[in-house]
Amino acid sequence: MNWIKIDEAAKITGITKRAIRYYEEISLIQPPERSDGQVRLYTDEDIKQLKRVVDAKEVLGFSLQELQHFLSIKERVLEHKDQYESTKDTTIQQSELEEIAVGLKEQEKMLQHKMEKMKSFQGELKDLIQKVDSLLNL
Amino acid sequence: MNWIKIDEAAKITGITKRAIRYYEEISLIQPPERSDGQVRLYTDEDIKQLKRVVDAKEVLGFSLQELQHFLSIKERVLEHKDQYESTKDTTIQQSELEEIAVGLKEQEKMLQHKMEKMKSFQGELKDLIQKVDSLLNL
DNA sequence: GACACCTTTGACGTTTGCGTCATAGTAAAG
DNA sequence: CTTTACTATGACGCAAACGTCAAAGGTGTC
Repeated sequence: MNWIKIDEAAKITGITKRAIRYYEEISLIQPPERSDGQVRLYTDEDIKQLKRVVDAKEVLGFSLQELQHFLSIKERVLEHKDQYESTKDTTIQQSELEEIAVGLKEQEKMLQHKMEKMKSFQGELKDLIQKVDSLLNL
Repeated sequence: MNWIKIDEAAKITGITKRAIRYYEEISLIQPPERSDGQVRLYTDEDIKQLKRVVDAKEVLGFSLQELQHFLSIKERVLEHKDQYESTKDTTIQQSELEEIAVGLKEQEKMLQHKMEKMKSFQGELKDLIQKVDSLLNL
């Protein structure tokens, strides 16, 4: 395995060491392995997870709370699926699943809306760039 | 003209009165007209501007600071354009314009990047929705 | 094994983006 | 012209997301 320490993890993900520890503190990411001396050791998988959190935060504009919420939903859905496939014992309530479905669909709609607004804003940006460029080429 | 007071403005834009005053305080929006008794009176144009700020913040995930930056750039570009068209006297430095152009192009690239990440996240969301739906239709 | 350079935990500090009073003035209705 | 419902300004409060010490211990290397 390729273990790295927090400093390198920070450099790879582009966030600070403090932020990484903070994300662990609020259970946004799985606690990584530790050395005998309590030093955090990250695997490639840990780094991937971290990158996803960073993306979701910076790119999608999710708050850490929203992220936690989404991650827990995803986990529960996957858990439920496993449960069903292995034992046919549906322990998660139907009503709960329906609630989750509604929430997810809402999220997707919002995302669609965001992307459309982004496109129009991008158009505006391109316009402005055009103007500046034409001013430069006189 | 169709003047409205802050309460209606808040209802139309979907943000609070406090937020509107705050945006004015940090110069994110133009101060609206006032009545003799110092009461803020908003026009349709003011409302449009407010809506744009709200969009940029909530939809594009810009911080208010980033927004201020973008707005000031835009203003300066348009000012410069007017100047050029009216007097042919190019008072804004070439170098400054080039800097602005670079900044804008960077912004556009970042936006592009964001949109791509959003698409892939949307795919993930759709997957998850599929799974939940299939669990519901058993 | 001594040295320089990490890391950890804990705790307090800071910024952003408003919320929430309190106090005083304003607008419109009756 | 009084009442009732907004509004303005100022000031303090607050949660989120870290920043920034400080103190103590771990790690690699010469």
